[in-house]
Amino acid sequence: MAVTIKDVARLAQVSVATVSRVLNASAPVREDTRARVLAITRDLRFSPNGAARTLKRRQASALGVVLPDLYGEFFSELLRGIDLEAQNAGHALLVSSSHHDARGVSVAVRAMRGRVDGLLVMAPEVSATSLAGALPDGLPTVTLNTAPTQGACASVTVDNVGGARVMIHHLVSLGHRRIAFLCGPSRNADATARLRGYRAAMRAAGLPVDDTLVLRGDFTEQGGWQAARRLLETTRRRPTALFAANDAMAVGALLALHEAGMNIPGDMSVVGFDDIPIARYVTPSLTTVRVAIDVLGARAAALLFRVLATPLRGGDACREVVPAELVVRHSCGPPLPA
Amino acid sequence: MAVTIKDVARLAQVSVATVSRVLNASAPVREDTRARVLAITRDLRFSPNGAARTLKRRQASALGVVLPDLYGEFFSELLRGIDLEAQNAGHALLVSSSHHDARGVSVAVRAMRGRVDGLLVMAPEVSATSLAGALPDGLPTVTLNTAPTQGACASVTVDNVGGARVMIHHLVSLGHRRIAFLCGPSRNADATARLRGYRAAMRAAGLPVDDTLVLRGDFTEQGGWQAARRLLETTRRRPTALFAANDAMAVGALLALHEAGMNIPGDMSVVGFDDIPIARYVTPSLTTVRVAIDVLGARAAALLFRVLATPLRGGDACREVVPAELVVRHSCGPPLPA
DNA sequence: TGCGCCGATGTAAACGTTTTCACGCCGACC
DNA sequence: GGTCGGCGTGAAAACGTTTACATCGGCGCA
Repeated sequence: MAVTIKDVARLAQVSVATVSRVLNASAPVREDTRARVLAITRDLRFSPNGAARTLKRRQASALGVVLPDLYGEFFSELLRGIDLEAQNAGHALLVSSSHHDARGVSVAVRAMRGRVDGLLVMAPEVSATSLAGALPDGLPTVTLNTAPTQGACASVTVDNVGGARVMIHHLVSLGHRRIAFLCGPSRNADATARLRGYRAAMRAAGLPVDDTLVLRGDFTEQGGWQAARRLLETTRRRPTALFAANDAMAVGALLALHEAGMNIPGDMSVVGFDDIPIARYVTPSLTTVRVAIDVLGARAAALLFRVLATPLRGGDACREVVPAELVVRHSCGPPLPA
Repeated sequence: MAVTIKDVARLAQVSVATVSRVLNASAPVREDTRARVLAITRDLRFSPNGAARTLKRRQASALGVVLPDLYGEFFSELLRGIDLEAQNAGHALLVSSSHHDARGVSVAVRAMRGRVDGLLVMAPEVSATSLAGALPDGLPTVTLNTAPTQGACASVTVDNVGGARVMIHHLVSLGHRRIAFLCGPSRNADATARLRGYRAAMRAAGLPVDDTLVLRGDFTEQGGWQAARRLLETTRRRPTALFAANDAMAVGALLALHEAGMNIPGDMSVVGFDDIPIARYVTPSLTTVRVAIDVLGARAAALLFRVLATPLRGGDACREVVPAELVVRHSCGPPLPA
């Protein structure tokens, strides 16, 4: 059916070995035979079968990417960063999404065995131990934004704690004392790290961490909206600032507060985390913590290539952190004088 | 190194054939041997080598996705739609991006040969003929949003012409007569189709198509900003409405007009095309034409699977169109009385 | 009792490459 | 003038599966 290296060899009147040598430049070939082979290759529009090549070479020139989801700007940015690095190294990307639990990750990963050289796994909602169980033995893996895994496993994470800290600093420097925090899903590693950062920074600033100011959320705009409503209804002494664990929730909160007739930032400051593109366009534009998601992806891929080149010895879990920086826009200002 | 089916066979004291039969349920196996094989498989954490499997089975259980880029929400939505269908069918996705010209597409496609069962190609900036030259012979392919290809090649496109028409209808029904159009890149198939739709709808409404009202653009926010500036500077009789060929440009134009002190939609209506998420958040929120991008991806994948199941006979180029619908928000209103 | 069939298994040949090994040829070197 | 080494080439053995074919025991049926 499809044209193989044998067809080329037959027509060029050489052996398959010679064709292979020509195509891979893996050994010297006489110029005229080389030309003949190339001509036939073009005529037949031959291109080598990837599976066979992978099988023999024991190298797939592809990276596996396992994601929990593909929804929203976050993943497209992440993929773009990964793709950039991969393409540089001449590797393709085998992506698989919608794997929220360890089982799902496990299935995806098994399906990739033998077709990729390494794995990039993002599973913020899977615990480190069950993730370790789902990952294959032989395949170099870099995890993204997951809780620290024991064992020799490289990983890249966002500096969530640092990002939360710098945001709290900013709010405190503006004069805020009562700062509410809107959490993400409790099993999400990013969400918990941001909450940790909030708590630590508040304490460092000498401010009490009032648990009634820590609101439940789920990383969705809808959830942010609801949380803001609850905040307005139930709290007696209102906070002067609301720090949402991600931008989507901050946007939802902005909407809810706006609907309730509040003036942002006059009546309350609202800030987020991530710096998704929408953050620039809402009114008022959202002060937030910028995470260069494409850089996160690129760094992870680069790290994976490094591990691929020189496998890391047992024990030394290689860990990289990408920085998060404050982006000041118009959704926060000094609190009203009491 | 890695554990193979032979290791499993040896430890389970059966032949590799039996192991294969157990794992694929391809032939009856006695219950006790079956259990033994499964136990060893689990113990060794064996999973079959994808490359070898693909090679022998002549089916990769993967789809190739070739994209011009990965930038922005558009591609993440598209991928999500594709992934949904693919996952349903138990297929993985091999993606490759940043292929703007025919050569790039050709390289990407050759690299996929033998590792995918079919191809989803999006290359709006590549002409139909050179695309046809870049595509392989044997591999079933569905093109997305590309100019009609001759030859038996399935494709899915957005109803750009219809979308432009309904938008013009809407503007005309509000009372607009002088409607400017902000073009996309001239080699982009979507962009030219939208321009065609604009022209046709204007004519159908009995309005003159004034070429000074057709502005050059490039699908970027920056480009939309510049075009709006030019519009303000050079045109004598201003249009009462500006129809941008995509939302990114509409947002840029909105910004420029706002900076120039204009009131939208009071002084001029601005509308876009695509309905990217940001469209809801700009002020005023953007009236636009909604394209269900995830549906586009899903339909393309579904079509590819259909072709895979029953290859289409020569000649009958299978073509699908996904609808585009008007979304009315706040960026357009009736024109000021002259 | 013998024939044929079916169920359970093993053997070995594919699948399309890459790569090792061997071979013949030529020029160079002692 | 013979050995040596390198260059160009072909034959064949992998790579890890799946699967066609063969084998063998047991069962139903004439």
